[in-house]
Amino acid sequence: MPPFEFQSHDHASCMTSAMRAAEQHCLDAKLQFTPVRRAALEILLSEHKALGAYDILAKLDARGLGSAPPVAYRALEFLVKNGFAHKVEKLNAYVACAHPGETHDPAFMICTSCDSIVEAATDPQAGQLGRAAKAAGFEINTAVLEAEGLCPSCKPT
Amino acid sequence: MPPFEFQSHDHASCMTSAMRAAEQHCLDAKLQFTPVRRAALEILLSEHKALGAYDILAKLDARGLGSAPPVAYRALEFLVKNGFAHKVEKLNAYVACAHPGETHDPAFMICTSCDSIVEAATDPQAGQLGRAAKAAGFEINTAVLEAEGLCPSCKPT
DNA sequence: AGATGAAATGTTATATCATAACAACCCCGA
DNA sequence: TCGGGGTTGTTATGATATAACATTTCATCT
Repeated sequence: MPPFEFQSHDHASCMTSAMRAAEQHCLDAKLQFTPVRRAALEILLSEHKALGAYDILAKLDARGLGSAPPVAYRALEFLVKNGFAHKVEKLNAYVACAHPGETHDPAFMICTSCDSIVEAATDPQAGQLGRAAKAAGFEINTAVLEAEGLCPSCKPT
Repeated sequence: MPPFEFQSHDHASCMTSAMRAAEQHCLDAKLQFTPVRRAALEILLSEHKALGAYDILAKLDARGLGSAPPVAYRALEFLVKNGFAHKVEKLNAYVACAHPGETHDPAFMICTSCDSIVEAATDPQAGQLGRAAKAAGFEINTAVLEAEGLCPSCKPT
């Protein structure tokens, strides 16, 4: 079972456990989990939706942690590079990773009605893209899988 | 067999046939295939790679067809909406459709070495995203499938 | 042919997303 | 203490995209 689904869940505990996991990973890998980076991850975890870099920057600024774009972009770069967050290409926005620890290409389902977003577990090498790539002799390094539509709550019954 | 693959092909004929197909489709659907739109599609078809909106704008400008961003964006909007081109989200760029006629969600393989790009045929409802969506009760409207990696020509042997 | 309304275009301005470049700082190990 | 890598602060700018409104074109109806 993924850390969260479209259904409601214990937000506070999902957030603190993700923070702990990130902290541990940084210790293990000797990465600097600095205040800006920590705050950026907290901000992303606070929402189950994608936030633009400038949204995050505004929230960082509200905490007194920097007001110029590179501050936010650098923190996001760190989070994405280390698997704590992903960029949602379709939205030019960022979201906390739902399966931290493992590095992976994410697959997203984005609700166009309520902006909620969930990350599904998939293996890009295995799906249709993987098959097409194999057929074409193409070697996949990274994959983007993003679906837009209606989540169960917003879907007309 | 798709209209083109990573392998070489008859560029001129692939281009003229795509233009003819677009022309026919516009006639059938009573769409206005205006000079700007026609030129934008020609420009996209001239390359097997994704072009940024401003690249296209520059080429339109060179033909005396407009120099302000909305000119390019409106032409691209038309082409995308009617299935003659796609936006590659990962690149914020646009590419001619390889399977015009059918409306579909595209799947791309993008070579990070030579910038070539091919569009594979897939059914988003069927793949891993489709399965995840079904499991989650999510209704997919559109899907983005994009892989970056190395094409056969650029792949080390 | 002339009227008319929708669609397309031209143009200016501005919003939004992202990075280059360089100086300053901080921590840690030699 | 010195030096060096990594992080941060800051300014400036580049790249992508759209809002808003005036004007023109064009299909269609009369």
